[in-house]
Amino acid sequence: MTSSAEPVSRAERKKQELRREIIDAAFDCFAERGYHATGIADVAARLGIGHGTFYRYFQNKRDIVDHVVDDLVARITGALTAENAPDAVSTLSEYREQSARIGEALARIFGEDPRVPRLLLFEAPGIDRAMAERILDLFDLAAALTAAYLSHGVELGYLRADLDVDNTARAINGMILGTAISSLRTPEAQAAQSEALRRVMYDGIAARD
Amino acid sequence: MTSSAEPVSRAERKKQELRREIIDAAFDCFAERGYHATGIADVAARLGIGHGTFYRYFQNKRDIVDHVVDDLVARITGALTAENAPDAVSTLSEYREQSARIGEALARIFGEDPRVPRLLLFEAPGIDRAMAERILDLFDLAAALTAAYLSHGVELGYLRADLDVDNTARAINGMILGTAISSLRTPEAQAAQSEALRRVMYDGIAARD
Amino acid sequence: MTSSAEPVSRAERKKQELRREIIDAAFDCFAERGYHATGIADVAARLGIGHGTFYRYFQNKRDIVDHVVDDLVARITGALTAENAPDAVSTLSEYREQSARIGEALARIFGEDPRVPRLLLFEAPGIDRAMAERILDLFDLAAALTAAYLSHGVELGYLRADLDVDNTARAINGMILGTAISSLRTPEAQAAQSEALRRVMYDGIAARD
Amino acid sequence: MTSSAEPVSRAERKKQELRREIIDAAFDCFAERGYHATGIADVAARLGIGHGTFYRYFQNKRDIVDHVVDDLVARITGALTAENAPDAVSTLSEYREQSARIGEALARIFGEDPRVPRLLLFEAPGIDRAMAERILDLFDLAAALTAAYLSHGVELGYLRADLDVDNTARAINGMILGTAISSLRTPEAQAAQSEALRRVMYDGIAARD
DNA sequence: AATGAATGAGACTTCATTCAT
DNA sequence: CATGAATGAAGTCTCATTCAT
Repeated sequence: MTSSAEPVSRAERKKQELRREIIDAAFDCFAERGYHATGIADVAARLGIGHGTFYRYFQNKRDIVDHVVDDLVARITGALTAENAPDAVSTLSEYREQSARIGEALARIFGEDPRVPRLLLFEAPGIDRAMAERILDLFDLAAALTAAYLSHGVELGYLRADLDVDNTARAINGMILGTAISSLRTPEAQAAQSEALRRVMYDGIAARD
Repeated sequence: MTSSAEPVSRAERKKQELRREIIDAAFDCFAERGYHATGIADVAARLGIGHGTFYRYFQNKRDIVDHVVDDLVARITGALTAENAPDAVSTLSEYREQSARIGEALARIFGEDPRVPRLLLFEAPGIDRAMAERILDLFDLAAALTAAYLSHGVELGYLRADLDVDNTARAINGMILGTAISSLRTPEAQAAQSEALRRVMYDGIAARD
Repeated sequence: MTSSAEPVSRAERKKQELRREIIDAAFDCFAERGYHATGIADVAARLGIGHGTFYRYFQNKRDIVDHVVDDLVARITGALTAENAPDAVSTLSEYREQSARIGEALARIFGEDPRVPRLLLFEAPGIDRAMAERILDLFDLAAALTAAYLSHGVELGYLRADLDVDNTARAINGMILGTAISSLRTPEAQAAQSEALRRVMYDGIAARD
Repeated sequence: MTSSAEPVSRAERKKQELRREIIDAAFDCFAERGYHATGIADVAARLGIGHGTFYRYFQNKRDIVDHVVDDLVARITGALTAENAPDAVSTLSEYREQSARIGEALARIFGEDPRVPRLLLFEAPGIDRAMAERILDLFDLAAALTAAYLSHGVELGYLRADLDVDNTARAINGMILGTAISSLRTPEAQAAQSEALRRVMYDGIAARD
C-alpha cells in the first residue's frame, strides 16, 4: 500500500502541521506581547517562515486569534469532560472527590501554563466586541455545565434542596475564575486556593455551633 | 475678596474641569469602542475640542487610560469604604448585613454602569503588561481587604476558626467577580446572584443533616 | 479690516492651495507613469510632503483620480463653452468658423499638453469599471453637445435636412477623438488633421461632378 | 503512420491547445475585471489548472496580455483583409459597397463581443507605456490601411482629387473608433451609426444647393 | 492656551513569481 | 510536465504625536 493511496497525503499532513505550528506561534506571541502589539511578521518570524505564508493558512490577523481561542477552549473542555460526568457520582463525598479532580485538571491547565488564562481572560476580551462576546459565551457555557452538576446533587439530596442552581453555579465558577487569576501571580498557591475554594463551596465560612 | 486671590484661580479651576471632562470622555470612548479602536481624535471630538489640546492635559494615549482606571478605582473604593469597616461588626448577623450592604454598593456601581466592569475587566488587562499588573494589583488589594474582614470574623468567633483567610478571601472575591461579569449580560439577575453568592459564602452548598 | 475678518482665512486659502497642488502632482504622476504604477508616496514626494498629508486631503488613491479627471473635464468644457454657443451662428460659413474655433480650442488643450488626452483616453478607462463609465458619460455628453450644434444647423437649413443628428454627432466626435489620439504621436500634424476633419465633415470625400 | 511520426506530435498539439485556452481565459478575465484586477490565479482557476502551469506557457503576466492583443488584432485584420483589397473596386458605388462590407465586418467583431473594443481601447492602453505604443501602432497601421483605400479612390477619380489622404484616413478611422466606443453602451445603434458614418464620410453634413 | 496641519513609523495585506515535489 | 506552497517586495492607509500659528 503506497502512501499516496492513504486518504491524507503527506503534503496534506504537512500542511496541517504548519497550520498547527502557526496557531501555536500565534498563541505564544499573543500571550507574550499581547494581541495588538503582535504583528503577523512576529508570528512568521518565530517560525522562520515568510509572512506571506501566514496568509495561506489564515484569512487575516483577526482570524487566527479565533483559532487560538478555539484551541484553548478545546484543551479545557477536553480536560474537563474527559472522565467526569455530572451523573457519575451519587454521594457528597464522591462529589467532593469529583470536584477535586476537576479542580486539579483546571489547575493543571491554568497553573502549568499561565499564558492560557492570561490570553483567555486578559487578552481576548479586549480584542473585539465579538471576541468579548465569545468569552462571555464561554462563561455561560461553564455556568450551564456547573449548574448541571449542582442539579444532579440537589436531585440526589446531597446538596441543599433550596439551591438556586444557576446563580450558585455562577458564584462557584467565579471562585474558579478568581483562582485562575490569582495563579497568574502566585501559581504556587494553587493547591491551597483550591482547597479553600472547596471548603467555602461546601460548607461556607460561617462558624457552626 | 476676588477670585483671583484665591489659591485656586478661576483659570486653574477651569483647567481641572476640562481635565476631568477629558477623562470622562476617554472612559466613554474606551468602554464603547475599546482602547485600541479609540483614537485621541475621537476623545477630543466627543468634547468638541481640538485633539492637540488633549496633549496639553495628558502625556499620551497610554497616560490617560491610567487616569481613567484611577478614577474607576476611586469610585469603587469610595463606595466600599464609605460606611463599612472590618471592625464595625461583631456578630454573624451583623456581618451578613454588612456584606449585603457592600454587595449592594458593588451592584450599584457595576450594575448601573456596565461600562465600569467592562473597562476594568475586559479592556484594561489587554492594553499592556503594566496595565495588567495594575489590575492584578487591584485584585490583590481587594483580597487583602476581604481578608481583613474575614480575620476580624475569625477573631470574634463568628467565622470558622480554621479559615484560610487569604485564600478564602480570593475565593469570595472571585464570586463577586463572577457576579460582575454575569451582570454584563444579565444585569437583572444581580439581586438573585448576590443572594446566591452570600448563601454559598456563609453556608456552602452541602445539605445539612 | 483685518484679514481674519475675511470670509476665507489665510489658512483656508493655503489648504485649498495644497489641495490643488496635490491634484496637479497626481495628474503629473498618473500621466507620466500610469495610475497603477504611481504610489501615493510618489505623489507626496513630488511635492515634498509626507505621504500621510495626502490622506488629509483625499480619501484614498482612488479618490484623487476622480478629482484629477474632474479637473481636466472642467478645463475642457471651460474652453469649449467659453465663447461658443450652438445658436451663435446662422450660416454655414459662420458655422465653419465656429467649428474651426472649437477645433483650435481643443487642439490647444490636447496638443499643448498631450498628457490630457493620454490620461483621459489611455489611463482613466482602465482604472475601474466606474471610471470607464465616467469616460463613457463624457462621450455621451460630448455627443449631446455636438448634436445640439447639428440640430441648430438643420433647423436653419445650412446642414442637410435629413441629417441623423445623434449618430452624426458621434461620428464627428469620433473624428475629433481620432485627432486627439493622433496628436499623441504627431502633435505637429494637428492643423492639417483639423483641416482634413472639417473637410470630411462638411463635404465628404466623394468627388463632385 | 503513427501520430508520433508526424511533425507535430499529439503532445505538441495538446500544448498548443492549452496555450490557446490560456490566452482565451486571460482575455475573458482581463475584459471582465480589468488587467490589474486580474490575478494569474484567476486565469488559472478559470481553466481549472494550477497557476504554476501558467508560467510554463507564458513568461509572466505582462507577457500574456501581448498575446491576447495579438489575438484580437489577428481577428480584426483577418476579418478586414478577408475579401477586401483597396484595388478591388473601381467606382464610387463599388467603393461604397466595399466600405459597407468592411463596416459590417467591424460591426460584427466589435458589436458581437464588446469585450474586444473594451480590452483594446479601455484596458490595454493603461497597462504600460509599451502597450500604449502598441495600440498607437495599431492606429497608425489602420490609418495606413485606410489611406491606401483613399489613395486608390483618388487615383481612379471617384474621390476628391485634393484629398489629404493621410489625415483624412485618420479622421475616418476616428469615426469608426467613435462607433466602436458608442457600441459599448448602445450596441443596438450600430447600424444607424454606420450609416451616419458613411453619409458623413462621402457627402459631409453641409446642405447642397 | 488652543488648535489642527503635518508627519512618518509601522501594520496589514496582496500577488507575481519561483521551485521543490 | 503540472502543481501549489512559499516568498517578500511593495503598496495602501492609520493614527499618535509634534509644533507653528
